[in-house]
Amino acid sequence: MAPTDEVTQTGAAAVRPDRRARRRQETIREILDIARDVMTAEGVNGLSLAELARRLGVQPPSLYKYFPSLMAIYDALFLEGQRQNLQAMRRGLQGAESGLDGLIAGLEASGRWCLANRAVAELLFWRPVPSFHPSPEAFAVSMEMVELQRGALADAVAKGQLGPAANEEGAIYLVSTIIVGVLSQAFANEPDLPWGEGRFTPMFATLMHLLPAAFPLDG
Amino acid sequence: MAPTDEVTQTGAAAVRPDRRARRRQETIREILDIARDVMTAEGVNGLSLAELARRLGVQPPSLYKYFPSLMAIYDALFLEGQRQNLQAMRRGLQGAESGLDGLIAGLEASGRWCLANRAVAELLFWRPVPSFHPSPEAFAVSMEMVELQRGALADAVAKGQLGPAANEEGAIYLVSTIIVGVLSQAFANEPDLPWGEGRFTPMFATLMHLLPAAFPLDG
DNA sequence: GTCTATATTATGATAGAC
DNA sequence: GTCTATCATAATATAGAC
Repeated sequence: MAPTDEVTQTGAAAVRPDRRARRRQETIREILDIARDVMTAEGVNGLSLAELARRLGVQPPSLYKYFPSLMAIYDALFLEGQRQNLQAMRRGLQGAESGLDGLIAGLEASGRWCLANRAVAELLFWRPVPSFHPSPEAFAVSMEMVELQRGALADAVAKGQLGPAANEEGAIYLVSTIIVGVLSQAFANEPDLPWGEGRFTPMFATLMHLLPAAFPLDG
Repeated sequence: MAPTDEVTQTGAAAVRPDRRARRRQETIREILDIARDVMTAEGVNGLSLAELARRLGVQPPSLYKYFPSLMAIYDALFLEGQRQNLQAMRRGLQGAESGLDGLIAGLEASGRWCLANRAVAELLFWRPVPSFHPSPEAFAVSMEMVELQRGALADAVAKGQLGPAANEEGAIYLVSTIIVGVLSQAFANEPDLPWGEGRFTPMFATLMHLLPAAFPLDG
């Protein structure tokens, strides 16, 4: 019996080596989803292993089989969030003409993602957990985000929509300040409204359409 | 002896009714200052009675003689911060011409105050403590802030600097989105730089000088 | 991979002596 | 108005049985 069981188990592991791994990935997915819920409800700082375990229906120590610490969960959420946000921006860019319209569409898609993933977006751009520092890998993703914006601005200059000053570094800071302002106000004052409704998200288009005045063609 | 002591105490209280009260006010002042330090160092959420008592050099229960709860301390910081910020805005307005320049000067003074009082500013405009809800009195102060901005915008319209659309409600949302965006970026990315340095606070003037394009005279 | 038990530390708050 | 003692609760994390 004992040998048979052993063989059965080993055999199963050999035949379906991914079965356990898949279960594991599902659990990790569930943990991250619940973490997002907790952060949305109790604030980004309000995430705790205890509450996570409670909602998952396990005891807190079990979580250590999936993540080595609470900070590691923040880390996973940060990296995943950054990638999702980058992809949202990319898709927004692709679904529009190049140039200024593309930039606006890309950033709006990113903004929609942020609004739909408030807690993670706060983690990404507002640094609400002082003891959490994103891993170096996360830096590479944010560089890509910057490159997308730089490219869209360059397109707009090439198309004659913006003046050459939009190719300088400050233009990216200007654009990021606009989107962060809109999102900050939406988060703080009307966090449950979707993009396009309320007093603040419509300001995004208004502000972006001022860019030609900020970077005049003869400048 | 006992009667004498009683009389002495009562007498002292009658002759200098303010002496104890003044000591008390000094301690309250000290508590609020330390609370700001803690919040700046550990995040707005990181404020705790234990750390507060540690730094003040007393035991935690002693704090209850001055504030009935931790939330009451947040409340006091919120109200005081709002008043200080309002006064900064008022002084900035008074030190400049009326109209657009006044609005810019007022908001810049408010921005300087926010940067110099980062933790309290976060408490005011970013709501980082989900279980804290500002008292109704605080609402009146923020209404005054809005009125100052509305007045400055109306001046700018009267002076022919901005078109009539700047008298509408959306103009105030636009202006507040600009300042919040600049401050969000400064807080998250370069919290220790003073106003005017770094990549983001200079964006404030840039964005504000786009207002005439947002509210054209013929609009 | 789950659990119980535990260590350690911290929290906000109250009772009551002095 | 200060303290000690205490309550009730919560947190992260580890050891080790199963």
